[in-house]
Amino acid sequence: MLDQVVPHRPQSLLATSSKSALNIAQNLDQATRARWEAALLRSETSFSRGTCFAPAGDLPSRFFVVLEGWVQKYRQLPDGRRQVTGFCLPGQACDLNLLFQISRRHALAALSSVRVASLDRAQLLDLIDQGPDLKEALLRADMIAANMTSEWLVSTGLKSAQERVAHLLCELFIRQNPFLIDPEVGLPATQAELAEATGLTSVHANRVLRDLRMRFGVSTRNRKLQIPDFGALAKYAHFQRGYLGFDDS
Amino acid sequence: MLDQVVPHRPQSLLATSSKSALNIAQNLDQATRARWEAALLRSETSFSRGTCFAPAGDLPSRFFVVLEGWVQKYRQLPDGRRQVTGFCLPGQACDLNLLFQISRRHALAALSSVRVASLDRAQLLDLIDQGPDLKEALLRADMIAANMTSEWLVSTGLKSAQERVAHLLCELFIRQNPFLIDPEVGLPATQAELAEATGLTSVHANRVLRDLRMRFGVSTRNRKLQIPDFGALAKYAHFQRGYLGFDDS
DNA sequence: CGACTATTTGACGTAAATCAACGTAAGTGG
DNA sequence: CCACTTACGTTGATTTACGTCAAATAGTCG
Repeated sequence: MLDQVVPHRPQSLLATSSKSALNIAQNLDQATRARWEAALLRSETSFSRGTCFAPAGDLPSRFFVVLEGWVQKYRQLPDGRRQVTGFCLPGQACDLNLLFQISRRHALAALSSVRVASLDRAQLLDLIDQGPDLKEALLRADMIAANMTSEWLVSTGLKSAQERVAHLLCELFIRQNPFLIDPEVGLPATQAELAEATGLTSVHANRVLRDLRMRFGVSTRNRKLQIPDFGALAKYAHFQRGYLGFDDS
Repeated sequence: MLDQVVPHRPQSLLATSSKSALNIAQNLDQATRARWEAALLRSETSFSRGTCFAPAGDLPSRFFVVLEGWVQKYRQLPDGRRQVTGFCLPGQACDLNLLFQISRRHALAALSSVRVASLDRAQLLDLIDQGPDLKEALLRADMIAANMTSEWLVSTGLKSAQERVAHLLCELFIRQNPFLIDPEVGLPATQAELAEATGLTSVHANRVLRDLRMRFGVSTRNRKLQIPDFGALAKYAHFQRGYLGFDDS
């Protein structure tokens, strides 16, 4: 009954379906998954677009899991400059800092209307104590998330603006559509937010998107993302899905 | 007897000494630490500066710990562009990908002459099975390393070249000298390597270093780094040590 | 409808890349 | 010891990518 919070095709329907290590529930056995989902549903909250529901800086007090909508992790400097360091999609835990009691330097904000579940440390530890599987799944997911950050660093550090934006679009496309079945996927982020995620200004991001539209037919209208020739764009952006934690390749 | 491989002042000598979560051995009790260090010494290897001893791409076959010297994690695109994604200093594990059997997208290379220890998966699992402490220490250290990557992403994404290089120098300074006791620390990386770590060309990194030398008295001569007024540089670079995993602040 | 918020375009300035030398220290072999 | 090599650092001239400032257009939601 929690399946709706993870709006992917149910695994059973697709012979070729693969699970992603990012999605916690997909990596649990029946019993553990039931406990996990029950705990999440008990602590559900909603936030409207733009709301920052977890500030940066101090030791985090809650652990968040996205149920519906997108969350962005970002860092803001005193002078106002912002850098988005990751997007969290449904099924994903935002970070594991609470578990290790490590201070969280990024803030969490709702990128669209979101439903999130949040646990305090005692609840999280209690769940984890009921068997090793959940902890393993959380750790794996967090390692994948770290891989993604590293991938963004590589993108931002050595690729052109075009390649960077293309890479981000490829990532967001594949995360929602690992088998390229859907012609389009959701894209709640605005151009300004895509810019903050790629280290560009919104003006330049706009021009880059126009460029990618002309060269690859990429469309980002109406909160939807279309990539007609995914292979071409992926090649151009040096995108390889290996880091996203799917159980295939 | 392994103390020499981690060339810091012994903890006992300094009332104010703090341990870093990055340094695995510092976070183990006596018995676990002894097993850990014994296992490392059994598998010691040396590499000369520039040697790439772990390629990127496939599932890693070995787990590496730095005993002496510096290691760089980097990614290289087919066209030759390189991005350094992290420096590993003595006492640090390079990555935990082998434990989770996640493919490693970065390569490991010796930045100076290095001694590293390497374990295969069986050896690593065997060590971990002897008690929960080691695994906990490894995971913590890996989370801190992930924080550092995220910090680099923020630096690279939204800071000026000057701030970025300054931030990196602050980080490297503090990691070797958490209490600002030593006037200078080691800096085996060349300007070209600092450039690759900050997303600049070596030419521009050179100019930026000259600029920082004039403005803050920073010196990077002879593989040594001096930062006379650390506070000023840290403020300029928006550097805050909180993400480095020291048990204080 | 009006008040937003998001996207798009233009003109211009600046930071950083690129290309091309040249300097300098450290090592190597005769 | 000197000639030679190699790696690293430094500088200048030029080009390009990207940021900044400003304004117009297009959606979106009450």
